[in-house]
Amino acid sequence: MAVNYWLVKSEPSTYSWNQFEIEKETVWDGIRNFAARNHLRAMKKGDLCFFYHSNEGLCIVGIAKVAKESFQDPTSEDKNWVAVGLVPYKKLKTPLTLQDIREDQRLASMVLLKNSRLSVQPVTAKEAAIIADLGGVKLA
DNA sequence: GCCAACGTTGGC
DNA sequence: GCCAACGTTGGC
Repeated sequence: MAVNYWLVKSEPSTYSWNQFEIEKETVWDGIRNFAARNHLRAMKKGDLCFFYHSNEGLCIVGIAKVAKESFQDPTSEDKNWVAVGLVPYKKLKTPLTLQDIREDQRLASMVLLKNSRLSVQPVTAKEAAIIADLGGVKLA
């Protein structure tokens, strides 16, 4: 079964990659956007999520792995909102900045550039391979 | 801190 | 069901 790739965003002042590495796992909750929610629901155990720092840093810093598929968001009473469990997978040797992404023709159609406000987005296998390559890590 | 872009809400 | 108003996000 093929692995799917995603991109999740977090403001480092709220939750940074460093904190994630220290905690070794996290519940990706608080998503209140239908499109993002649908992506969370589609995540399968073992899928990989690029971890992007928004507002500060503006770069992809690492890759997380889906450890727990979607369940009701513990921060909401409404069972329509879901969260997933993530664990750190790999930290990029070279963080990939938004500018780097913009400048690479092969990444021009990334959702990050098209719809910068979507907090959980799909990434194609091709894009994932390019990001990993530029970041100096192997996906597998 | 500002502002543009987008999603959501609510009046009609 | 449309669309204006509003709130939020995120880059600069």
